[in-house]
Amino acid sequence: MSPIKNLVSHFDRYLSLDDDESQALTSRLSERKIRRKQYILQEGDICKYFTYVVEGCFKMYGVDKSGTEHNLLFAAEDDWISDLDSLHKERPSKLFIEAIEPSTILQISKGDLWYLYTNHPKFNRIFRVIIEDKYIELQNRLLQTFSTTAYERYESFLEQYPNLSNRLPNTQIASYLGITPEFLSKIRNERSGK
Amino acid sequence: MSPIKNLVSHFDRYLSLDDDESQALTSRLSERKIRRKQYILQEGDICKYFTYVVEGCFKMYGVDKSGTEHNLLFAAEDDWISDLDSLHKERPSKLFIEAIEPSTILQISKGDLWYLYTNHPKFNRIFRVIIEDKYIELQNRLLQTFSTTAYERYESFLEQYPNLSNRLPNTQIASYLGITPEFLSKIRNERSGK
DNA sequence: CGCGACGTTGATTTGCCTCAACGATTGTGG
DNA sequence: CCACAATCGTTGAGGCAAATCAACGTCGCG
Repeated sequence: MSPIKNLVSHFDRYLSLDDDESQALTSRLSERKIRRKQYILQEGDICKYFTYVVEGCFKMYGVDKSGTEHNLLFAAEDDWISDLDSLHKERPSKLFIEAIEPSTILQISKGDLWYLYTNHPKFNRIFRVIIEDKYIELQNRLLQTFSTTAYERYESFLEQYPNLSNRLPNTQIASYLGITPEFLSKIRNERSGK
Repeated sequence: MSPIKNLVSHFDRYLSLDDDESQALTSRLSERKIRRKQYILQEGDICKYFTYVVEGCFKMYGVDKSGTEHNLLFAAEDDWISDLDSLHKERPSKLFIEAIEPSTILQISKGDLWYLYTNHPKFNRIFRVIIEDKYIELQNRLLQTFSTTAYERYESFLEQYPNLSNRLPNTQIASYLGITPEFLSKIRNERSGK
């Protein structure tokens, strides 16, 4: 099956596309294969694409002044990833997006996305809902960061993303939870004693 | 000037509304005056409105199991506030929204908002952009929380929201930064020595 | 006036970090 | 396909940022 089919059926779950819309979308997508450890965005670059992950897995992270990476999110199959800040405001990104696994993606450029928003209004509605869902997720995560211990956040991560937790190295999970790998190891040790 | 004018000109900054759209919107808004310390959403309730703040200031927060409040965000004049999670999925909210100052708001119900989304597609585009901006803000805040000290976050809050920092009590700012009021007081003391 | 929210300070504790060391696993270039 | 390097996971000693708890003075408000 063509990867593009994945995306059209992804959209159909929100709002079904007619032939015209479907055509407008697919003609503007470009497919790419990405190797492990390859970047699709680096700090300082201006983000040019909204990316849909067909297969594989990515992380988006920032690097602090002491050189430590902080994972903002992961995106695996059937998910979206982009630095919206850089994409919208056309300014240098503060983030990296890097493949954790060999991956296949579909990308749409900012210009083409704007074309869709203007000429096929339905895409506004679909992306509005997609972003709203991501906003909710992020807000819950921030609340959790403020109100629970690292131990609890780890348990909750395992529950919420079983399918990420068993394919990611613990160092990456630690970074996502906002703790060091060493401390996650201690949490895991404590947990296994139960 | 009628408060509704504020909102129409708020929208005009994104995308200008024609008479029909403007009429569809204004006929669905209800204006309310809210007293200080009054709630417009309480934990356990289902959030029914998207709220635009005309005048005044609100906080949205969650309460952890030890009873401590954690501020997720503030909304002052010309800003939006709602628990999207509860509003969309129609499930009991985990959050409170409370007025910090006597306020005037405009509210639109979920049903009316859906009506606008369906019958006046332009609103999808406007709200998509509004939510995208809020998503970006939240993501930057999460990254900051992971990568900087409380001292730095406080400085950055003062810079970014001068107009909130001089009208909010420090206890509320501390909660927003994810620290205790006592520790914020120590930061302020250290800062004034410079 | 009196009460509750606020801001501050100090003593003590704690959750998590830093640094260092080590074995196990993985991946990759020759 | 093997050998070596890099990444990964773990453990331990020591340190630090921020929390906790308690006390106290101030202020605004009903």
